[in-house]
Amino acid sequence: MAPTAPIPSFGCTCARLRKLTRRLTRIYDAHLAAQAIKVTQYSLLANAARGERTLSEFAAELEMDRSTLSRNLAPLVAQGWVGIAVGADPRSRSISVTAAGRRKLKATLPLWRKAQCEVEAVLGKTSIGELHREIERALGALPTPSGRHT
Amino acid sequence: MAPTAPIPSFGCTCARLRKLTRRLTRIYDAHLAAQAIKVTQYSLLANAARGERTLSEFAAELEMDRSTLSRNLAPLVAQGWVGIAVGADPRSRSISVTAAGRRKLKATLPLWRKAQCEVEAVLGKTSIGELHREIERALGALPTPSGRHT
DNA sequence: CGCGTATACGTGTAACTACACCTATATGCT
DNA sequence: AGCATATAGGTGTAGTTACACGTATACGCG
Repeated sequence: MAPTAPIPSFGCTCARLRKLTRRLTRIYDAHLAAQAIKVTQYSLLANAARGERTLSEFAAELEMDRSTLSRNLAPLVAQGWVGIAVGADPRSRSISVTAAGRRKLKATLPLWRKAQCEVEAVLGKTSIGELHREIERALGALPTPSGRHT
Repeated sequence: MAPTAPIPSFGCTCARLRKLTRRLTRIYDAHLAAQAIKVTQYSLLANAARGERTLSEFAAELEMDRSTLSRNLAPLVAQGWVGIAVGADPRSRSISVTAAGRRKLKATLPLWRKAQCEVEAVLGKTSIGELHREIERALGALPTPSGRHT
Protein backbone atom coordinates (compact mmCIF):
# COMPACT_ATOMS: atom_id res chain seq x y z
CA MET A 1 0.00 0.00 0.00
CA ALA A 2 1.74 3.08 -1.27
CA PRO A 3 -0.27 5.83 0.41
CA THR A 4 -0.21 3.79 3.64
CA ALA A 5 -3.65 5.19 4.28
CA PRO A 6 -4.14 8.45 6.14
CA ILE A 7 -4.03 7.37 9.75
CA PRO A 8 -5.43 10.25 11.77
CA SER A 9 -5.92 10.36 15.54
CA PHE A 10 -3.67 13.36 15.74
CA GLY A 11 -6.85 15.29 16.22
CA CYS A 12 -8.08 12.87 18.85
CA THR A 13 -9.99 14.93 21.38
CA CYS A 14 -9.15 12.46 24.11
CA ALA A 15 -5.44 12.52 23.41
CA ARG A 16 -5.31 16.30 23.27
CA LEU A 17 -7.22 16.52 26.50
CA ARG A 18 -4.92 14.04 28.18
CA LYS A 19 -1.91 16.03 27.08
CA LEU A 20 -3.37 19.20 28.53
CA THR A 21 -4.24 17.36 31.71
CA ARG A 22 -0.65 16.18 32.04
CA ARG A 23 0.61 19.72 31.74
CA LEU A 24 -1.86 21.25 34.12
CA THR A 25 -1.40 18.52 36.69
CA ARG A 26 2.34 19.10 36.64
CA ILE A 27 1.85 22.83 37.26
CA TYR A 28 -0.53 22.37 40.16
CA ASP A 29 1.54 19.57 41.68
CA ALA A 30 4.67 21.72 41.51
CA HIS A 31 2.95 24.42 43.54
CA LEU A 32 1.41 22.01 46.01
CA ALA A 33 4.64 20.10 46.52
CA ALA A 34 5.57 22.45 49.37
CA GLN A 35 2.65 20.95 51.29
CA ALA A 36 3.46 17.43 50.13
CA ILE A 37 0.07 16.92 48.56
CA LYS A 38 -1.02 16.38 44.98
CA VAL A 39 -3.72 18.29 43.18
CA THR A 40 -5.78 15.13 42.88
CA GLN A 41 -5.61 14.63 46.61
CA TYR A 42 -6.31 18.27 47.34
CA SER A 43 -9.37 18.19 45.12
CA LEU A 44 -10.59 15.08 46.81
CA LEU A 45 -10.08 16.59 50.23
CA ALA A 46 -11.78 19.84 49.30
CA ASN A 47 -14.70 17.99 47.83
CA ALA A 48 -14.98 15.74 50.84
CA ALA A 49 -15.14 18.85 53.01
CA ARG A 50 -18.45 19.73 51.39
CA GLY A 51 -20.11 17.24 53.67
CA GLU A 52 -20.21 13.69 54.84
CA ARG A 53 -21.32 11.23 52.18
CA THR A 54 -21.11 7.57 51.43
CA LEU A 55 -18.41 6.26 49.15
CA SER A 56 -20.90 5.53 46.39
CA GLU A 57 -22.45 8.97 46.53
CA PHE A 58 -19.04 10.57 46.49
CA ALA A 59 -17.89 8.43 43.58
CA ALA A 60 -21.04 9.25 41.64
CA GLU A 61 -20.44 12.98 42.08
CA LEU A 62 -16.89 12.70 40.87
CA GLU A 63 -17.90 10.22 38.19
CA MET A 64 -15.12 8.05 39.36
CA ASP A 65 -15.18 4.32 39.80
CA ARG A 66 -15.97 3.39 43.39
CA SER A 67 -12.85 1.30 43.61
CA THR A 68 -10.78 4.17 42.22
CA LEU A 69 -12.13 6.55 44.81
CA SER A 70 -11.62 3.99 47.51
CA ARG A 71 -7.98 3.69 46.57
CA ASN A 72 -7.46 7.40 46.08
CA LEU A 73 -8.80 8.02 49.55
CA ALA A 74 -6.37 5.59 51.10
CA PRO A 75 -3.40 8.00 51.21
CA LEU A 76 -5.64 10.70 52.69
CA VAL A 77 -6.82 8.33 55.35
CA ALA A 78 -3.23 7.30 56.01
CA GLN A 79 -2.35 10.96 56.58
CA GLY A 80 -5.27 11.29 58.95
CA TRP A 81 -7.03 13.88 56.80
CA VAL A 82 -10.04 11.76 55.99
CA GLY A 83 -12.05 9.36 58.09
CA ILE A 84 -14.00 6.39 56.86
CA ALA A 85 -16.71 5.06 59.12
CA VAL A 86 -19.36 2.42 58.72
CA GLY A 87 -22.56 4.14 57.68
CA ALA A 88 -26.17 3.72 58.78
CA ASP A 89 -26.40 0.90 56.30
CA PRO A 90 -23.51 -1.22 57.57
CA ARG A 91 -22.57 -2.01 53.99
CA SER A 92 -21.88 1.65 53.32
CA ARG A 93 -18.91 3.78 54.31
CA SER A 94 -19.28 7.34 55.43
CA ILE A 95 -16.50 9.62 54.21
CA SER A 96 -15.63 12.64 56.33
CA VAL A 97 -12.85 15.17 56.69
CA THR A 98 -11.06 15.21 60.03
CA ALA A 99 -9.90 18.27 61.93
CA ALA A 100 -6.41 17.58 60.63
CA GLY A 101 -7.86 17.43 57.14
CA ARG A 102 -9.41 20.85 57.56
CA ARG A 103 -6.12 22.22 58.80
CA LYS A 104 -4.41 20.71 55.81
CA LEU A 105 -6.94 22.31 53.50
CA LYS A 106 -6.38 25.66 55.12
CA ALA A 107 -2.62 25.33 54.80
CA THR A 108 -2.81 24.21 51.18
CA LEU A 109 -5.38 26.67 49.93
CA PRO A 110 -2.87 29.50 49.31
CA LEU A 111 -0.68 27.18 47.30
CA TRP A 112 -3.59 25.99 45.22
CA ARG A 113 -4.60 29.60 44.69
CA LYS A 114 -1.13 30.43 43.45
CA ALA A 115 -1.26 27.55 41.02
CA GLN A 116 -4.69 28.54 39.79
CA CYS A 117 -3.57 32.15 39.46
CA GLU A 118 -0.50 31.17 37.52
CA VAL A 119 -2.61 29.19 35.11
CA GLU A 120 -5.06 32.05 34.77
CA ALA A 121 -2.23 34.50 34.25
CA VAL A 122 -0.56 32.43 31.57
CA LEU A 123 -3.81 31.62 29.82
CA GLY A 124 -5.37 34.99 30.39
CA LYS A 125 -8.61 35.53 32.27
CA THR A 126 -10.67 35.46 29.13
CA SER A 127 -9.09 32.37 27.75
CA ILE A 128 -9.44 30.38 30.93
CA GLY A 129 -13.05 31.46 31.08
CA GLU A 130 -13.57 30.09 27.59
CA LEU A 131 -11.78 26.89 28.51
CA HIS A 132 -13.96 26.44 31.56
CA ARG A 133 -17.07 27.15 29.56
CA GLU A 134 -16.12 24.55 27.00
CA ILE A 135 -15.28 22.02 29.69
CA GLU A 136 -18.60 22.61 31.41
CA ARG A 137 -20.45 22.46 28.14
CA ALA A 138 -18.82 19.14 27.35
CA LEU A 139 -19.51 17.81 30.84
CA GLY A 140 -23.10 18.84 30.45
CA ALA A 141 -23.54 17.15 27.09
CA LEU A 142 -21.47 14.00 27.39
CA PRO A 143 -23.14 10.93 28.83
CA THR A 144 -22.59 10.24 32.46
CA PRO A 145 -21.05 6.91 33.50
CA SER A 146 -24.65 5.75 33.82
CA GLY A 147 -25.18 2.50 35.63
CA ARG A 148 -22.60 -0.10 36.31
CA HIS A 149 -23.45 -3.41 34.73
CA THR A 150 -22.73 -6.07 37.31
CA MET B 1 -17.50 26.58 63.34
CA ALA B 2 -20.09 28.37 61.36
CA PRO B 3 -18.22 30.07 58.50
CA THR B 4 -15.44 27.45 58.29
CA ALA B 5 -13.84 29.72 55.69
CA PRO B 6 -14.80 29.57 52.03
CA ILE B 7 -12.79 26.64 50.73
CA PRO B 8 -12.96 26.78 46.93
CA SER B 9 -11.29 24.40 44.50
CA PHE B 10 -14.66 23.58 43.02
CA GLY B 11 -13.61 25.75 40.15
CA CYS B 12 -10.25 24.05 39.94
CA THR B 13 -9.36 23.95 36.27
CA CYS B 14 -7.27 20.87 36.78
CA ALA B 15 -10.01 18.96 38.57
CA ARG B 16 -12.61 19.88 35.95
CA LEU B 17 -10.27 18.84 33.21
CA ARG B 18 -9.51 15.55 34.90
CA LYS B 19 -13.20 14.85 35.24
CA LEU B 20 -13.76 15.51 31.56
CA THR B 21 -10.78 13.34 30.73
CA ARG B 22 -12.26 10.48 32.75
CA ARG B 23 -15.50 10.72 30.85
CA LEU B 24 -13.96 10.97 27.43
CA THR B 25 -11.53 8.17 28.08
CA ARG B 26 -14.41 5.91 29.10
CA ILE B 27 -16.26 6.67 25.87
CA TYR B 28 -13.29 6.00 23.64
CA ASP B 29 -12.27 2.91 25.55
CA ALA B 30 -15.78 1.51 25.29
CA HIS B 31 -15.64 1.79 21.50
CA LEU B 32 -12.11 0.43 21.24
CA ALA B 33 -12.80 -2.48 23.57
CA ALA B 34 -13.87 -4.59 20.57
CA GLN B 35 -10.24 -4.44 19.46
CA ALA B 36 -8.93 -4.94 22.97
CA ILE B 37 -6.96 -1.73 22.96
CA LYS B 38 -7.24 1.44 25.00
CA VAL B 39 -7.39 4.94 23.61
CA THR B 40 -4.10 5.77 25.29
CA GLN B 41 -2.46 2.83 23.58
CA TYR B 42 -4.08 3.60 20.26
CA SER B 43 -2.87 7.18 20.42
CA LEU B 44 0.60 6.02 21.24
CA LEU B 45 0.58 3.56 18.36
CA ALA B 46 -0.77 6.11 15.91
CA ASN B 47 1.81 8.63 16.99
CA ALA B 48 4.60 6.10 16.76
CA ALA B 49 3.51 5.37 13.19
CA ARG B 50 4.50 8.88 12.22
CA GLY B 51 8.08 7.72 12.08
CA GLU B 52 10.89 6.11 13.96
CA ARG B 53 12.21 8.17 16.83
CA THR B 54 14.18 7.73 19.99
CA LEU B 55 12.38 7.32 23.27
CA SER B 56 13.45 10.76 24.45
CA GLU B 57 12.28 12.46 21.28
CA PHE B 58 8.98 10.67 21.45
CA ALA B 59 8.51 11.53 25.11
CA ALA B 60 9.32 15.18 24.42
CA GLU B 61 6.68 15.34 21.70
CA LEU B 62 4.06 13.85 23.95
CA GLU B 63 5.32 15.87 26.91
CA MET B 64 5.33 12.72 28.87
CA ASP B 65 7.96 11.55 31.29
CA ARG B 66 10.43 9.24 29.57
CA SER B 67 9.84 6.58 32.18
CA THR B 68 6.09 6.91 31.68
CA LEU B 69 6.39 6.47 27.97
CA SER B 70 8.74 3.57 28.45
CA ARG B 71 6.17 1.83 30.60
CA ASN B 72 3.23 2.72 28.41
CA LEU B 73 5.01 1.23 25.45
CA ALA B 74 5.59 -2.05 27.25
CA PRO B 75 2.10 -3.49 26.56
CA LEU B 76 2.39 -2.47 22.90
CA VAL B 77 5.74 -4.20 22.64
CA ALA B 78 4.30 -7.24 24.38
CA GLN B 79 1.55 -7.36 21.73
CA GLY B 80 4.16 -7.11 19.02
CA TRP B 81 2.82 -3.81 17.72
CA VAL B 82 5.87 -1.77 18.56
CA GLY B 83 9.56 -2.56 18.33
CA ILE B 84 12.29 -1.09 20.47
CA ALA B 85 15.81 -1.30 19.09
CA VAL B 86 19.11 0.10 20.24
CA GLY B 87 19.72 3.32 18.35
CA ALA B 88 22.80 4.74 16.65
CA ASP B 89 23.83 6.02 20.03
CA PRO B 90 23.78 2.75 21.98
CA ARG B 91 22.29 4.58 24.94
CA SER B 92 19.24 5.48 22.92
CA ARG B 93 16.26 3.34 21.95
CA SER B 94 14.63 3.59 18.58
CA ILE B 95 10.85 3.21 18.68
CA SER B 96 9.13 1.82 15.61
CA VAL B 97 5.77 0.34 14.63
CA THR B 98 5.83 -3.22 13.36
CA ALA B 99 3.81 -4.63 10.48
CA ALA B 100 1.46 -6.13 13.06
CA GLY B 101 1.21 -2.70 14.62
CA ARG B 102 0.15 -1.19 11.32
CA ARG B 103 -2.45 -3.90 10.87
CA LYS B 104 -3.72 -3.19 14.35
CA LEU B 105 -3.96 0.50 13.55
CA LYS B 106 -5.90 -0.25 10.41
CA ALA B 107 -8.28 -2.54 12.25
CA THR B 108 -8.79 -0.07 15.06
CA LEU B 109 -9.17 3.10 13.04
CA PRO B 110 -12.89 2.59 12.30
CA LEU B 111 -13.60 2.08 15.97
CA TRP B 112 -11.71 5.18 16.92
CA ARG B 113 -13.58 7.08 14.24
CA LYS B 114 -16.88 5.93 15.67
CA ALA B 115 -15.84 7.08 19.11
CA GLN B 116 -14.70 10.44 17.79
CA CYS B 117 -17.91 10.79 15.80
CA GLU B 118 -20.03 9.98 18.81
CA VAL B 119 -18.26 12.62 20.83
CA GLU B 120 -18.63 15.12 18.03
CA ALA B 121 -22.28 14.26 17.63
CA VAL B 122 -23.05 14.63 21.31
CA LEU B 123 -21.04 17.80 21.67
CA GLY B 124 -21.97 19.21 18.32
CA LYS B 125 -19.47 20.08 15.60
CA THR B 126 -19.28 23.69 16.69
CA SER B 127 -18.84 22.90 20.34
CA ILE B 128 -16.11 20.37 19.79
CA GLY B 129 -14.37 22.86 17.55
CA GLU B 130 -14.46 25.38 20.35
CA LEU B 131 -13.23 22.81 22.82
CA HIS B 132 -10.33 21.92 20.55
CA ARG B 133 -9.50 25.56 20.01
CA GLU B 134 -9.41 26.17 23.74
CA ILE B 135 -7.30 23.08 24.33
CA GLU B 136 -4.84 24.14 21.67
CA ARG B 137 -4.77 27.66 22.95
CA ALA B 138 -3.99 26.39 26.42
CA LEU B 139 -1.35 24.02 25.10
CA GLY B 140 0.21 26.89 23.21
CA ALA B 141 0.30 29.18 26.21
CA LEU B 142 1.12 26.89 29.10
CA PRO B 143 4.77 26.19 29.87
CA THR B 144 6.22 23.04 28.46
CA PRO B 145 7.75 20.50 30.86
CA SER B 146 11.00 22.34 30.13
CA GLY B 147 14.17 20.61 31.16
CA ARG B 148 14.45 17.76 33.54
CA HIS B 149 16.62 18.54 36.51
CA THR B 150 18.79 15.51 37.04
C1' DC C 1 44.40 8.36 27.11
C1' DG C 2 41.77 9.33 31.17
C1' DC C 3 38.76 11.91 33.94
C1' DG C 4 34.66 14.77 34.77
C1' DT C 5 30.32 15.90 33.04
C1' DA C 6 26.31 15.44 30.34
C1' DT C 7 22.93 12.48 28.22
C1' DA C 8 19.80 8.25 27.47
C1' DC C 9 17.42 4.83 29.77
C1' DG C 10 15.87 1.80 33.38
C1' DT C 11 14.15 0.79 38.21
C1' DG C 12 11.91 1.76 42.56
C1' DT C 13 8.13 3.74 44.45
C1' DA C 14 3.75 5.76 44.69
C1' DA C 15 -0.42 7.52 43.10
C1' DC C 16 -4.42 7.67 39.70
C1' DT C 17 -7.82 4.94 36.95
C1' DA C 18 -11.06 1.32 35.74
C1' DC C 19 -13.11 -3.32 34.94
C1' DA C 20 -14.22 -7.96 36.54
C1' DC C 21 -15.32 -10.45 40.21
C1' DC C 22 -16.12 -11.58 45.27
C1' DT C 23 -18.33 -10.87 49.86
C1' DA C 24 -21.65 -9.09 52.89
C1' DT C 25 -25.73 -7.04 53.94
C1' DA C 26 -30.31 -5.13 52.75
C1' DT C 27 -34.85 -5.79 50.68
C1' DG C 28 -38.81 -7.69 48.64
C1' DC C 29 -41.79 -11.50 47.75
C1' DT C 30 -43.87 -15.71 48.98
C1' DA D 1 -39.11 -17.09 58.14
C1' DG D 2 -36.64 -18.03 53.82
C1' DC D 3 -34.96 -17.37 49.51
C1' DA D 4 -33.90 -14.48 45.31
C1' DT D 5 -32.20 -10.26 43.97
C1' DA D 6 -30.17 -5.84 44.43
C1' DT D 7 -26.85 -2.80 46.50
C1' DA D 8 -22.29 -1.27 48.98
C1' DG D 9 -17.65 -2.10 49.15
C1' DG D 10 -13.29 -4.60 48.61
C1' DT D 11 -9.66 -7.26 45.91
C1' DG D 12 -7.16 -8.73 41.79
C1' DT D 13 -5.21 -7.18 37.84
C1' DA D 14 -3.68 -4.01 34.50
C1' DG D 15 -2.58 0.32 32.59
C1' DT D 16 -1.36 5.51 33.09
C1' DT D 17 1.56 8.98 35.22
C1' DA D 18 5.65 11.09 37.38
C1' DC D 19 9.71 11.85 40.43
C1' DA D 20 14.08 10.33 42.46
C1' DC D 21 17.80 7.80 41.73
C1' DG D 22 21.03 4.48 39.48
C1' DT D 23 23.64 2.69 35.37
C1' DA D 24 25.83 3.03 31.06
C1' DT D 25 27.58 5.36 27.37
C1' DA D 26 29.10 9.64 24.93
C1' DC D 27 31.89 13.77 24.82
C1' DG D 28 35.12 17.33 25.86
C1' DC D 29 39.32 18.80 27.96
C1' DG D 30 43.96 18.32 29.90
